[in-house]
Amino acid sequence: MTSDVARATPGRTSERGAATRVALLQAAREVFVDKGFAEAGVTDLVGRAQASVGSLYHHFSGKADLYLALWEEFQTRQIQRTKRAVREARGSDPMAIFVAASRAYLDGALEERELAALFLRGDGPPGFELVMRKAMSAWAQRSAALFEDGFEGGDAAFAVVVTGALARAVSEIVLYGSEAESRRLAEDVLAIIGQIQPVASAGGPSSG
Amino acid sequence: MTSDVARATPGRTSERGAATRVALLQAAREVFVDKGFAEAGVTDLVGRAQASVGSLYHHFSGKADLYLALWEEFQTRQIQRTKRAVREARGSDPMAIFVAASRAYLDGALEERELAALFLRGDGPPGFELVMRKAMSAWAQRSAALFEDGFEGGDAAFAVVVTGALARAVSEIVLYGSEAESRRLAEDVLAIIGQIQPVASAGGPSSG
DNA sequence: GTCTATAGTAAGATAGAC
DNA sequence: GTCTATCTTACTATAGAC
Repeated sequence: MTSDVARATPGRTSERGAATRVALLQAAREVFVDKGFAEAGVTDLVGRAQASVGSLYHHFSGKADLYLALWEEFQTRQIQRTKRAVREARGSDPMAIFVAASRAYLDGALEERELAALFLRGDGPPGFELVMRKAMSAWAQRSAALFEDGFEGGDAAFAVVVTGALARAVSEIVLYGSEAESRRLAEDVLAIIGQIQPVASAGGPSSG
Repeated sequence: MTSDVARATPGRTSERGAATRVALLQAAREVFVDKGFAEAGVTDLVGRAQASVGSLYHHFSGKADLYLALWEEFQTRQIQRTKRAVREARGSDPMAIFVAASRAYLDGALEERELAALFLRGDGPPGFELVMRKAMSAWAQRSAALFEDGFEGGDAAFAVVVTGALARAVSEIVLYGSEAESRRLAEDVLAIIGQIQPVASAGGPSSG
């Protein structure tokens, strides 16, 4: 890719631009993980990336945008992981599939523990909580769909309970404790979740 | 209290000071609920309270302090509500007590829906997420204590699951849907939570 | 205790040269 | 695309009259 190294003229390729962009993202990952969003200054970010303020604003709309880009890349990886787990669990009963997907999500968060902790710690740009909340709702939607055969209409309360439990487990696992403790806690939580059953709802499915 | 109205001299009573403080808190409640923390300016706050910047800084250390005061008052009310529920459920089995306390918490959040939504929406002062997280941990601790007779040592995973489910239910109930929908969802969630059981843990109590 | 007015400060965002 | 220097905004804090 960069075999013709000697070439000093940027020419018409935007290779250098892409490199700057990547450097900014990598630097943002390190600086944000280290200092959090509010504490990290634009100058810290570009300093670490060996770039300039102008470059940052050329590639991103600002500090918040950089943070968001980091989040979106993480989300993409997590979705890939869970989709793969669902694919591999195909044929099992819905709850087993859900637990497999949850385990994949927990494992991914543990693999990228520091980054996940950044997002879960709470100090993101204004409105970021809402972004995360929507991502979680989307996940809940997809999960609930798994159970549609099991109990007609999909139980909203059931989705709230299992996704709430999972979300809290992710936080607990990423933010506190050693890796070994975290893995055990994850397995215990999954075992409990796997046994949760919807109950006859006060409201039930709309058609009765 | 203010029967001798004509008196224009503030004198040595700090009655007026207290009134200003209350006015600032009430104004903060309204403005923050309306615009969120980041959007609300100090000038908005004192404008609504018909007070001045100087007064705000006399009574509080700043905008964040005002927000924190609002949160602490809310927390106090919620704790009162749940303690009362626990008292009234005395003698029932642990899970019934926990469900009663959870219902009281949900009811309280619903009663003060807009304020609760402010805190759950996510745009608080820097570090506020951590404050809330700690409050939730404290709640989880106290809840877990309820079950200590049931299964020795208290199951960490069990606490994570039930408090996670409850926290998500509060968010869902406060942030979305009509009041009627919310109440039904709350009851459904409580019914599910009430049936959750700890399972034989991979790690179990420390002594084996 | 309360008020208006004003500085101080920090940090994100922009402009325009190269 | 990248850079440096500058602008703008918003909160914090203080001074001094009432």
